[in-house]
Amino acid sequence: MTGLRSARPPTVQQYVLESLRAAITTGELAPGAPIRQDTVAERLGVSRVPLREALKILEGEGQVVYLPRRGYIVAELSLEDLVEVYRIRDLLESEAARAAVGRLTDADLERVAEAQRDVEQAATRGDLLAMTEANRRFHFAILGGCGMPRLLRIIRNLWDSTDAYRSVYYNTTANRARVEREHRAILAAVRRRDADDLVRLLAVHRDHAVAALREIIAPPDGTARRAPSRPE
Amino acid sequence: MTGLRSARPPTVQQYVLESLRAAITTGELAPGAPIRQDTVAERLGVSRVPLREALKILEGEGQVVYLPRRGYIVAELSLEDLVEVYRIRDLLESEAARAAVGRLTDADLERVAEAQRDVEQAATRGDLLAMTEANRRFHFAILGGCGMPRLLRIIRNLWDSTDAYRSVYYNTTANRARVEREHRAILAAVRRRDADDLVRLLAVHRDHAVAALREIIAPPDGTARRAPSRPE
DNA sequence: CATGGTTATATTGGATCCAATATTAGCCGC
DNA sequence: GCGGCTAATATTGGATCCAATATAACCATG
Repeated sequence: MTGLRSARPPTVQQYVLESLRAAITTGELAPGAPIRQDTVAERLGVSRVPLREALKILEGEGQVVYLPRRGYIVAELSLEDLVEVYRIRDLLESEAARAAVGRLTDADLERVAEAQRDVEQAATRGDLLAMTEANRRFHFAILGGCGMPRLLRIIRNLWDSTDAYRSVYYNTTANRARVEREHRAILAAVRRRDADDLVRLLAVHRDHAVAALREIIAPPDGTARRAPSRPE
Repeated sequence: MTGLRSARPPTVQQYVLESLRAAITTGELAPGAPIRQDTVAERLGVSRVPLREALKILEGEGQVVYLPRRGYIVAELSLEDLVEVYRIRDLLESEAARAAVGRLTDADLERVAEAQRDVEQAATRGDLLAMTEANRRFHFAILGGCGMPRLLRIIRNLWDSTDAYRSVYYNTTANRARVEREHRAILAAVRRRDADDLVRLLAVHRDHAVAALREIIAPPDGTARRAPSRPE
């Protein structure tokens, strides 16, 4: 019985917040686009107050930028910004991985393996959304064992801030295959409790992602110029 | 017209946000204390709407925690939390310092030196508030040269989150003297563009702070138990 | 034709009001 | 006296309304 799965949040602001996050990751709210409060509020069937509060959270997280009296726009990341985010992730995830590798329980390992299976299944189905979700679950199942909640929060934030740019990476079958390969190696390193190897594998994993983003956003030949532009 | 200074009154939410930050750093809003919206709004002479928006920003930054239908409380840091924050700062500030040391202009160096002088003057005056302000200016004058805005934002956040606990460190003359000594060494390393030494000095600087906090918050003999409790 | 100013419109910012829920106080039965 | 139930109160959550300001449209003028 599915029962009361994914019960709607207790407060409207949380519902709005989740909706906004989803809209940003799917590209419905494109980077750089202004957020018309009246429009969004009406679409979600709520007033502007909870919407504004949700926007403030995203502002505090850096997901949107606020221009007084002019409104909110989705934060736009240049290639330079993306590189910076990945560099910071490098520093923080290495620490988290080292701290986590010795603390993961068997149940944790099972969750990592399950997420990995889900990633592969979603990949074969070609379901990008499910793939990004499972991929996130995979990584945080590992890092989550570090026992450093603030560190995890920051890392989660960094992931969020690049969500709008992540799906483009999974668009090619070659990248998807590489992700699978690298995930298997990462899982093996976790099982062996080999911190050094784990950190190294995660680093190359990220490097591949940033290299792909570099090609897509600012390719040498200049075919495409900007971030994924999603028409309505 | 009287001077057209850029200090025109910003939006109310920004005024409220600054007030809240100040109240947290001074301890007027103590860690763990609930934030009564009606009371705070009335004291600031504003309605609850901009207050709630400001609180949402602080929530996104992790400065306050939000319990649906129950309100906001100032985030409380255990000793473990403080250690975690300083560990993360370790990782991020080392990176920022390395990136900054080669990019600082002469004007930047002058600002660092000026901040250092201000720290010493405030210390001799015994003005703790001015000392924490100048200390912050000193450190960010150095780190600010890194050219990584997101990294700086995160570091700033980490500083904010421990502001309520910082002033206790400056309470003893011994600690104040040590800060001066270490600042001079740090400034010298910056002037020499010696990244390795700078990173090392910053690390011991932080270590001393966390050691002092450890003594104050959880001393071996157990004279004091909790965070700085500031009566009205 | 360009440009500057003026009005009209759209959009955000903030305050007040009402509803929903949590907290407390009081009461009853055991 | 103690635990649990119920009513009264306090506090937060959300919607609507009005004010302040930015943006767009328009017209006059050089």
